[in-house]
Amino acid sequence: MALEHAILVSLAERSASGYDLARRFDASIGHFWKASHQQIYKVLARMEADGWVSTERVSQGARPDKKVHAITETGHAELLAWSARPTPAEAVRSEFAVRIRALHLIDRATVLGAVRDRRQQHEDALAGYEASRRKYFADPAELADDEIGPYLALRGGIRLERNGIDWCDEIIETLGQR
Amino acid sequence: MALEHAILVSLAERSASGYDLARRFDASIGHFWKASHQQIYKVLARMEADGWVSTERVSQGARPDKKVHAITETGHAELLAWSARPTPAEAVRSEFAVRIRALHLIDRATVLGAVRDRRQQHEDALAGYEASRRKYFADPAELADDEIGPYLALRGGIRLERNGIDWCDEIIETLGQR
DNA sequence: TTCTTCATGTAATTGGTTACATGATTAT
DNA sequence: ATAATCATGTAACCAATTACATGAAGAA
Repeated sequence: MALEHAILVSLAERSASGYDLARRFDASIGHFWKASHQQIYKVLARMEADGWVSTERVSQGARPDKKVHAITETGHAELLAWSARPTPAEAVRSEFAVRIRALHLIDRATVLGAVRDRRQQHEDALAGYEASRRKYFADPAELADDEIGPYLALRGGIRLERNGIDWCDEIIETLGQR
Repeated sequence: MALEHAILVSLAERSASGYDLARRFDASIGHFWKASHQQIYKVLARMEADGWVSTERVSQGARPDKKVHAITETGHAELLAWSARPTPAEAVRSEFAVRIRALHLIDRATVLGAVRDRRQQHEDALAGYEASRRKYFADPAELADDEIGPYLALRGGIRLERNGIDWCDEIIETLGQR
């Protein structure tokens, strides 16, 4: 009950094929919501059946046809209804945190390796976010109305990665002292 | 392929019934991994079949019998094997972030309400973590070997909630300026 | 008398992953 | 030659949620 809405948000910004959406979910939107192409196609079919999106088949000569999906009136209404519902608590599932909690049960060096790996992943993700920020939001004081959301979401991503790096550093430092 | 391991970690600390585990997953471990009792009973049955845990039925007079589960040698071996496998990237699914990204599509006041709610949730969770820290880790310089993991995990929780609060504040402030 | 705690589950459904499938075009 | 990109899906399976079920003890 939420991939639907992430897709609606993405289609409200710009109509797209399932393939396009899958790429978006690998990039921008995907920072907050991951989805595979198989899943997207399945959900898209249901959304079409529910009348949330309309579908237009576009032939492109050589390349395979694509189905371009656009959000409908009904889809917009659903977006509003969704936004008015209370945000459910998020399912927390951090295998990394479970490993940290299990520190004394497993090999110290192995854990340290995992922490360093994860620190690097955060570092990479952060670099990507920072690049987006420089590219799309050079001057945060001058944001158009429809840019505030994406900007604040990006800020959330940046904060999350920095926070992850800091935690990794604390773990490495604490373990280094013993 | 991971609730199993969270359960193993919990049972390695202390043997427990499914009911006990469900309560732990509502408290300590549950900060990093949520699980319902139905799910726990199901997984526990599979773990018993795989020989990861042993089960002893304990009658308690008036109260219903309970099945106390303990980690086995095989279970410990599996924990070690699991810890040596690379940590898979975590599935990110933040409905809150999707809502923030969709800011311009939905009602401003509604979003602000959701942000304030969420800030309060973070505040409450933080208060709980801080209480645990004071209660169990009064002096972080004097940690026993088997306390470092739980302590560092708790620190991760504290950082996460603080970070969430800061992000909410940034959102509220940015929206207040327009 | 109603609610909460203790204690265990089954059944149905939804959501998501993994594996498999096809086929042309363009870049290395 | 080989791999990647474009474009769409089906099928099987696993994980997780929701709803339903039972029953006694003790607290409000």
